Amino acid sequence: MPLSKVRRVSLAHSVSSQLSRAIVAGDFPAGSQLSEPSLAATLGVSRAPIREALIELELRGLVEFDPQGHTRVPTLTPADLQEIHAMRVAIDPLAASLAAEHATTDVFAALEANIAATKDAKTLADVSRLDAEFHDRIVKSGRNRRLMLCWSGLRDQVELWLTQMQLRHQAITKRTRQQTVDSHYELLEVIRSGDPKQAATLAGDHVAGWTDLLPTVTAVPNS
Amino acid sequence: MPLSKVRRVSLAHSVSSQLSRAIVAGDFPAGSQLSEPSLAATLGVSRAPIREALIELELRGLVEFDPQGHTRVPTLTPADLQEIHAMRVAIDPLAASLAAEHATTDVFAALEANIAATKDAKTLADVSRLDAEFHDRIVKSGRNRRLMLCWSGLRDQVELWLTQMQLRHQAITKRTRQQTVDSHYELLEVIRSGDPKQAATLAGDHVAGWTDLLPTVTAVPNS
DNA sequence: CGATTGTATGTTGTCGACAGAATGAGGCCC
DNA sequence: GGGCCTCATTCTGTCGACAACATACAATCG
Repeated sequence: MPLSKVRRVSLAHSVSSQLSRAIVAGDFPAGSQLSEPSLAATLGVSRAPIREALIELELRGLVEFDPQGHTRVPTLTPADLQEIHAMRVAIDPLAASLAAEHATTDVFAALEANIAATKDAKTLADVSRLDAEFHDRIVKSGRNRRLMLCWSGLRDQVELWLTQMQLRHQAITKRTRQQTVDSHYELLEVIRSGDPKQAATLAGDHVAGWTDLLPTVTAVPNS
Repeated sequence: MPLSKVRRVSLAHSVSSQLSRAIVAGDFPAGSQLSEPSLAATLGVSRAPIREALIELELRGLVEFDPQGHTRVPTLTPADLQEIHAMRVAIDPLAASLAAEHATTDVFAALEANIAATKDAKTLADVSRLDAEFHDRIVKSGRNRRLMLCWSGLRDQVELWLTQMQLRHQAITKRTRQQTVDSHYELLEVIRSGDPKQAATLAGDHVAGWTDLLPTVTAVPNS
């Protein structure tokens, strides 16, 4: 049996990933303070790794720092979502065009599997997770580290927003699900065709298409 | 005299800004290790603020972490510059369109002053600094914090790249300078006109126009 | 002489501790 | 009873110290 490389994972990284999952999952109510001593006690580490993780999370937009230095879970406003959406309209076309240039067959297979899974999605949480994974694959296949960094931050913030709006457990309408499946399939095919320009424009239309959906969602916070 | 707000600046923030300036200025050769003890001794602080600053700089792309955890100044390759350029092609149109929507008269004044100063630029360092300030104003006027964060990271990395290519002290040709002045003026006018779409397309053409310039520059590292 | 082992140094990751500031409770004076 | 002052608590920002790990070098053994 070939020995696999032993990689030591720093506590700061563990804390970072664990905290980001917890925040996105809604374990901390929006606006709540995350005090370093309590986090340290909960996670069983000292404050140093906690602080380093919090700095990383702040730059990813999952926490924010008070003027007094207190760490809080940001309460995402409609304005925030508009910012995120505008960024995605700018970035998704780039991701799609890069994918059209660089994607290999295994990427296509993964995307197809993702679309197939999306057809069985029941809740908004399901479809949102699958949608995130779908675009994750596309962005990663583009092999642009700056793009990946930017995208992952936006993705996490969208997930956080979904949680804060309490939309995760909402059942998804057949129409919305079919819409995502269709547009994802279109996107896959244009990426597979290998035409960057066409992929970019289609991706742009795809994201921009959500523009009229978002206000209606924000207008119905919890029903 | 109205008392200005006393702002407590954390050491970590001071270290961060000071280090980023030093790195961008080329005080550390590309690929050199930044050991925390020596930085701490040099700056007269303990390692804790150093570490926190380094984490921030890593996410901004000004340093990178070895597999062994050592902090090093990244050696930007042509591939890195292509990544950055691709991101700017995606992002600058958004910045311009947002500016066209939100910019106020004082922004226009600042941009005009910047263009005027650019006409007197002597070296590539001058024109690059003024260009960065120009786009800084535009991005800031768009009032999108995510965009601002993304842009500032790219900007710093471009500055670092200029330093590493030893292009800062190179005299600028009249033609290049005039080209920058012209395109900046065009951009200012279309933003002032308030048409987001037109501003976006012009900004996109503007950045994309540098595509054929970059290879020629990279082909002539130090002459 | 080459390979291997032991060692010595430098660096990172983590911890516990302390000072300063902010916040809130409780008592005191008017 | 209301406003103000004092005090206790809690948190952040920072520091110094220690262990684990990696690296380079010297010494040892075949």
